[in-house]
Amino acid sequence: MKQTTLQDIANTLGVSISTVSKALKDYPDIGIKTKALVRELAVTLNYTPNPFAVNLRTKQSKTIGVIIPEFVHYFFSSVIKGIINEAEKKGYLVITLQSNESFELEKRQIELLLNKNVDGVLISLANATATFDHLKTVMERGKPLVMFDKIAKIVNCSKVIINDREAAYNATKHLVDTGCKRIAHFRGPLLPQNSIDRFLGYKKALDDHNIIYDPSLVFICNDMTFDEGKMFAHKLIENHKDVDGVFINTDLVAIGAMTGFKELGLHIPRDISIVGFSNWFMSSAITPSLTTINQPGYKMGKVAFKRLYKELKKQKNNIEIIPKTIELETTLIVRESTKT
Amino acid sequence: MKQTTLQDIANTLGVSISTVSKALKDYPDIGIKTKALVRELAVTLNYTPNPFAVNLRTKQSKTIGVIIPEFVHYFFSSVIKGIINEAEKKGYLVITLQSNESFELEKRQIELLLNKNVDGVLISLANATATFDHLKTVMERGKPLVMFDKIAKIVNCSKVIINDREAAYNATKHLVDTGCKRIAHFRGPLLPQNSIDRFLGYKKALDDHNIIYDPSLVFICNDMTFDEGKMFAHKLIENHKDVDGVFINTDLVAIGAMTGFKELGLHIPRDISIVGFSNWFMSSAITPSLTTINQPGYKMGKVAFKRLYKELKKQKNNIEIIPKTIELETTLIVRESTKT
DNA sequence: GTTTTTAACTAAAACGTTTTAGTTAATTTT
DNA sequence: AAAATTAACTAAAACGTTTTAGTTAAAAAC
Repeated sequence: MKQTTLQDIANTLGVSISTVSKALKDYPDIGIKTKALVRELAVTLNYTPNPFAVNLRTKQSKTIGVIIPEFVHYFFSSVIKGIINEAEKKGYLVITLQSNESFELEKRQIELLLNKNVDGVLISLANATATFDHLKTVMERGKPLVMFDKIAKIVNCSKVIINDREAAYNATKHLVDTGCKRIAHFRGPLLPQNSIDRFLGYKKALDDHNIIYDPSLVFICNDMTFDEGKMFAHKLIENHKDVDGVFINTDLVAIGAMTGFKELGLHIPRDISIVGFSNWFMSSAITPSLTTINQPGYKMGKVAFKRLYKELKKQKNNIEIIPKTIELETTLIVRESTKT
Repeated sequence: MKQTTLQDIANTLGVSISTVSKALKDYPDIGIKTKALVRELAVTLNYTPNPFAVNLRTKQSKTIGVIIPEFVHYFFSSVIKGIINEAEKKGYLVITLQSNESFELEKRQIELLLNKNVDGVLISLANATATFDHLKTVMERGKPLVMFDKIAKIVNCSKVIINDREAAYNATKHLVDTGCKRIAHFRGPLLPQNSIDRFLGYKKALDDHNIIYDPSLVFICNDMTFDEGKMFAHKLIENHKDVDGVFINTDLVAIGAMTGFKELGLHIPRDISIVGFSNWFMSSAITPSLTTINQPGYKMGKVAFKRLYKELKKQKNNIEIIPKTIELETTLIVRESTKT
């Protein structure tokens, strides 16, 4: 029941604690026979270092904190999976916390992580977050901070993102390229930069292809739900029978919209083409399958941790950390909801 | 940058470390003016106890570990959310790990958590897990262990489950009650007890209602995907045109199956009724909406943590822990995929 | 006015590790 | 054979907290 300590090994072997510690860490000033003896006994006694003592002494816990807006979410859980997998490879464990899209909660979670003395923090911001002192506190405390997906450009830390604007541009361009003339857009709420960027990408694509931007073709989804997609599909067609393409902020809403369009007797993609965003796993399953932008969640998690790890190393070796923004590739996945 | 310590406060105030420590913890043997002074300074200096030192001294970290088979999964991420939310209320943080349905990985994750010295462990077993020494190790190390959803009856620890058999019975009974005579079943793989239990519940319901069990109406899903559901829908109808109801192990597969049946020109529920399992959020969104069993993931997470917390308390007070199995209510949610 | 009690504080050990600065004894150098 | 070097080990501090067992001085009791 009681865990073996260095003391225990030292006592049975009649050597000092330092000798045991050094033997286990392969210091050069310990004799080979002693090393062998110590290691053997360590194995027999099933010795594992007491992490609390190690933490105290080394001032690091090999633990990082992650804050995301929402756990039950395909994209974010993919990111988390990527983070955890990558962290494990490097001997780090991950404490996950959820901001629930609330600024107050996000601040609180940062507090918790800081009080826990995690070695570093990964965060994707809540929609409600507009000031960033809590993030600066993290850095002031000497903890590397990496933001991913929902970031704040103003904070001077490393970031892992996709180019939402460019991706949205390509999504919209695909609609144009496949013959759409009247292209609507279901956008996300006003706050996270991402939904603004996607909207801007949509607008730019119209512009570049001499299609006049018509604000009445843009709908704002606040809940980003299936039902919202369905509802806006109906609303759109009600007033604009001539619409022949829609670029939709996220796949779930897009699938809702497809259901809505089908209810109205429209054929996809003959009557109306749809492009989603995120490549949710259902997008390939439904009929017709959904053309969409692949948002690499798992990879983003991996890359974000890798970056944090690099900064952790640099910090340890007293090398200055220069924040870096890493942009991940997105790809347009053409399926059946758009014409060929 | 450097964190304030008790020492710092003691020095500026000209008192001892013990006095400061006790003042902050409101010990009765410290004068009120001293307490006030200490607290004030603690606030000004922004003192927070060094968790590493506290851990070492108190031998607990206020951290628990959670292992689940798969992160990117509606049910499991709901459970995790419940756990984390509840844990936070009680001042605990959560380290999450994924077994990826592999026994080897599960063992490894247990190792990691044990080496990290978490205060307790919550686990939902991998399908591949058939021996349980690694779980016994957890308890032998004096760490409370609570299993949820995918459990092993043989392990003598607390458990939080649903009654899969009863729920499946009710699901199947609903089909019988609404007039189905030939009822098929798409079951899960052979390994987790849950899929066996659901199958047994299905069988029992047939039995109790004088419907002869026909093994050729039961299909085994190994991947539990949308596509598998669609495929088995086709296979089923190919050989059994008289089937008028299907109880399906999980909603995702059920939705796949519904797509399959629709492709074959069958009307749901007129020609064939469907009942799913888990109440995935898409189940209410699709058309027709899916009748299903509500599997309360979020609540399961909350209850599982609450139980662990209770055991943590008991252990602290040297009260014997008597393992308890908590069964959560499931409800049949009747929607449009079954007749009224 | 001495003893007893109480209030308010402190010393120091303990938690288990890591690492610096030694200390021995044996070996090599001159 | 004395001096210098090396190999192998150890003592002890340090990390920052908690808590037990005191200590001191003032207040209460007789």
